[in-house]
Amino acid sequence: MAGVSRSTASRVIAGYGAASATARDRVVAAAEQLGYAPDPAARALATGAGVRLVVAVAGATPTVLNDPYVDRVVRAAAEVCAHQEVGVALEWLPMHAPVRLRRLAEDRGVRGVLMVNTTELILESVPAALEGRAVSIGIGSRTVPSFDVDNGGAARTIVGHLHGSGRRRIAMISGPEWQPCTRRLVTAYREVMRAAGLPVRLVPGDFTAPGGQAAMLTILERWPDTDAVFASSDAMALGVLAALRRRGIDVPGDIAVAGFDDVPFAALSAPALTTASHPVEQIATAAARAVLDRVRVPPATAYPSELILRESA
Amino acid sequence: MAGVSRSTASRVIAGYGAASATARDRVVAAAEQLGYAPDPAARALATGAGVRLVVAVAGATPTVLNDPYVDRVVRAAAEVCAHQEVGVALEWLPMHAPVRLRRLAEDRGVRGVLMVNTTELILESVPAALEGRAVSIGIGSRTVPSFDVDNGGAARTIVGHLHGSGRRRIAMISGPEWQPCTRRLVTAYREVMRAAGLPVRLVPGDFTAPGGQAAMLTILERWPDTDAVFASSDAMALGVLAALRRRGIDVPGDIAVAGFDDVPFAALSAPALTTASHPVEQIATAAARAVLDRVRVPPATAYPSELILRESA
DNA sequence: GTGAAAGCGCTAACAC
DNA sequence: GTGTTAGCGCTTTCAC
Repeated sequence: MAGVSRSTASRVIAGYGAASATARDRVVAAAEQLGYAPDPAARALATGAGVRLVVAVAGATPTVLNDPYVDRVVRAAAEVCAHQEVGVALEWLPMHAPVRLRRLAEDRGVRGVLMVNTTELILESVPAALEGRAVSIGIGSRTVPSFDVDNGGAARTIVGHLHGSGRRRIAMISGPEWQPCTRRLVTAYREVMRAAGLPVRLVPGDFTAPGGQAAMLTILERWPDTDAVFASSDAMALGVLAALRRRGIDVPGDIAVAGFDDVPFAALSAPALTTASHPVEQIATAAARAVLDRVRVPPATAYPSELILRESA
Repeated sequence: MAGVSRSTASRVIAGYGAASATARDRVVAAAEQLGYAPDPAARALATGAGVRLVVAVAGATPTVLNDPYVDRVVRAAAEVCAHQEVGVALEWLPMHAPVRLRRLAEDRGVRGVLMVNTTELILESVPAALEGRAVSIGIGSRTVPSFDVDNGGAARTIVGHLHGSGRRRIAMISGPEWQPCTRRLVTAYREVMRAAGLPVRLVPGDFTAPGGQAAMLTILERWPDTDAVFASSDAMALGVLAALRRRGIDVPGDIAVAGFDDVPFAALSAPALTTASHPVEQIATAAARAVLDRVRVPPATAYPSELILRESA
């Protein structure tokens, strides 16, 4: 219709390769009029580019997919992908499964991989074929760029705030030990406590509200004089709030409580939760864009976390 | 490698068409050994099947995508799609945009469409080319099967419970009027109130917590003697709880509060929220499967909603 | 700068 | 039941 060959049309539509201004104009006009849009499958087949972005969530069991945090990542990725005629798939990545990663690398349908909550062990087994097509929300490696919130800084800010507002017996509820982000939060907490000459009171949690509730009970039993709790996720912090309410302990009067994530409900709890922001959507969007656009990205991008002061601390 | 032709291999791998037991075995064995997996793009190109399932969320503005409910739908769909080498894309569907739907219908990359929160108007403009490939989470039409929770029944149960526990001045906070699901809830509420000979106290809401808060203030002002509130979403109910707390009004002592959805945080509020379950994941999974498997589904599948009794009502 | 021709990996008629 | 053949719609060398 534009009176040019397929090749010329293809070059114009794809946006690179030589084409005279006149040819370009005619092709664009014809495409416009025809409502033409390239078939992503055909394009993927010809270029070998892949049509799916897979979000791979690491964890011990498939239940890790069942998390509002994952929902938000997938949603953000799906939104980015929609503009590029790419779809998102969600998969569980067992803690040590090089096979799984190899399969992803060899699957010609896979455009790229967005890893979530990954570990050093998993990162080591990322096949070379995935290089430049894999990014991580969390820690990264030489071959896998990282997009992450500045966990350590955020934890320092929170614990510092607790300390600064007069609390001295500050306990922390951590996440699962195997998670690198947990380790960073714990390290930051330890540093601040040591610098202030205060004792460390650490209890493991599992990022769930019931887990937070249980952890709070443990803290109360072990260190009854605790006057502040830093839970490393809002879900756990809300569990903590529930436990304290049940015990008739006043927050923040008797015990201050701080969370981490700033989930929507954090503003609605009673008392409203003091926490640190976690720009999940922003991070996921940037990560998804990085793999789709195949642009060079720095090995690590840290997103600032902001202290959200509300009533609980 | 299996010593058969491409076609035979293709038939075996695809799972239909004739093939002798021996040929089948040899192909399967060879595929196993080679770690062979069909290229979805090539397959999509050859069959014209499409590689993307698009989740199209109807609403006045693109901000409708910004909703935990949507997150859950996308997550569930992405999980189903992962097994079928299909990806999920997320798009906003303007209230009246036949063009948008036509584009989706013509896009050969689109395997099917999963509509969310759709309206009669939108359903009418679903192109014939999408028939059998489009399903709706919410209301349906002759051509688009519906997968939905039994809203009306749920509302009747909730308002019935309020009434049954002695409440007589029951107000309701609805959702946006254009939403069909809102209309069904309102109708059910009206029916129960009329049957009980009670006055209707209806205030519009927007499904957000701040909206619920504002609506509660309106109710308090207009009908100060209200003794129960049914909010048509948990987010609004949580806003209601916050407003009442601020006013020093006891829940459920002075006013009973019920929500709708049973979001994870509903169990964690103070007081814990009485609400109705909404099996979003189950619904989304079934809807996604229906379009991927291209099986005949009944025009409407209603999922039961269960009354979740907690402290607030 | 442009076009002809050769695939990308798979499926689907159709003849055997 | 099986193989041959012809594409699906696009990109991409490589001559011109």
